[in-house]
Amino acid sequence: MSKNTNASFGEYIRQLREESNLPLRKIAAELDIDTSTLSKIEKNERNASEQIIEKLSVIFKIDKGDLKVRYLSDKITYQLLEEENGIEILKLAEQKIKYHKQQHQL
Amino acid sequence: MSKNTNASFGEYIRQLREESNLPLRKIAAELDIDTSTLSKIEKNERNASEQIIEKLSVIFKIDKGDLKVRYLSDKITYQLLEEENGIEILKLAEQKIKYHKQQHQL
DNA sequence: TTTGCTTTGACAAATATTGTCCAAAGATAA
DNA sequence: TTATCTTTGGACAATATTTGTCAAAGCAAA
Repeated sequence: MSKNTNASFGEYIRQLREESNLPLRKIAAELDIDTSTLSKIEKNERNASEQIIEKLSVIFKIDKGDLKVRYLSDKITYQLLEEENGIEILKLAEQKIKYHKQQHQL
Repeated sequence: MSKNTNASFGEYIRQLREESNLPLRKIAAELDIDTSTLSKIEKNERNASEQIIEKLSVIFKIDKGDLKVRYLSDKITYQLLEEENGIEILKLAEQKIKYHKQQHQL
């Protein structure tokens, strides 16, 4: 993931789009959504569906997994931004996920 | 396995309740919710509101912050359990939160 | 059996999200 | 300046999700 990882998902998409010199209108058409919806996605005011993320990865020729990582980490970040113990929460979540994965392997 | 951090939020509450030998009915009354709602909370089928968490921490004399950490880490865990890159997502979220906090301090 | 505890499903009411349109605001070029 | 293209924000109904509640059913002990 070479670009600024601290950029939000929306900022990142906007960056990609502007580097391609394409208006919202064009990308929105490819995504088959309203221009205003894409505008809101770029401003992190709307969710991006799995399908949208998939299409964006094709349009901008980037790895879909990476894009999803960006998107979901963003969502979690926003969920925890107001929390006292955000980091602690993430650490524990990590522990739990590892535990679940391990259990699943047996 | 009494303070097992891998126990889910619901399992943990149930454990506390059973250690106190109190029926759902009693705790639910204190929480001012339906018995069936509490049952579902203990089975992780319903969300626990901020208010419920607060009251639970009082009833069971445990730290509210800790309880919230358990609850929220659980929610995040469930969100990511089906994801390929759960751990990566959490790492990036952590980075972002730290970044935001730092920015906030300036 | 009765009694008390717990679980489940159903349901409407309340909330939140989605998809869409349109008008206004901004930006750019002539 | 005007004309044109792009972007934004508000409004709205349609959907989806969550909440609060109830009643019935399951379960175990006496």
